[in-house]
Amino acid sequence: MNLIKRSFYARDTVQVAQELLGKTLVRNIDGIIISGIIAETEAYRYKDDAASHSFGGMTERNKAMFDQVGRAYVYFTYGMHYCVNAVARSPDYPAGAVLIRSLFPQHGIDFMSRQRKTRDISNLANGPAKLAQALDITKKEYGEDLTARSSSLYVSEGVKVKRSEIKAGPRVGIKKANDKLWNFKISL
DNA sequence: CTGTTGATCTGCT
DNA sequence: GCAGATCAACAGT
Repeated sequence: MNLIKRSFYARDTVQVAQELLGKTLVRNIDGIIISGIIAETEAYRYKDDAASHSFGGMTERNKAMFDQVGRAYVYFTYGMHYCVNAVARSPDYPAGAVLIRSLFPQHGIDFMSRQRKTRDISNLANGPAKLAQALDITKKEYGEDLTARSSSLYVSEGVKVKRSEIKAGPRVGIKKANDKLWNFKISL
């Protein structure tokens, strides 16, 4: 399985969000491989996007969105949930990230079942906080390099997705900038 | 320092 | 359909 190069992430956040669909998110925990096909993403940008964490400028929490592209931005929310983003933006753009919202489980389904305490495949990683729990992703993975096989979290090639298979819609669970159709998903 | 809100999910009604 | 979990940012005292 080929890794995705850093140049892939050095393009417009919205375009990267679309093209991440069908790619494989891989977690390596002491040699145990847990992976899934990315089935849903959302783009979050900067000053043109009031719903983005980076809208109000850089903070201790969101600084990864301003850092090198191709790295992971993990944040904690609602007191108990982690969510995973891939940092991606055009070279001339200050900040941006793609929220990974759902996975279709591939490898390590036993591990995910243990993490999630369910054997229902369709309920293992069908939400941003569920997927983080299923892959045991926490603040420790903040800033991980998604383009290196030596990382504990990285992205590689997956299945081919046709543009016509991608469905765009409004992003989930936000109250600002609802006019932007930056939620993208595929059905397998 | 205090109160409110949020890119969420679960469990119960 | 709604409460509960209870962290980080931010605006206001």
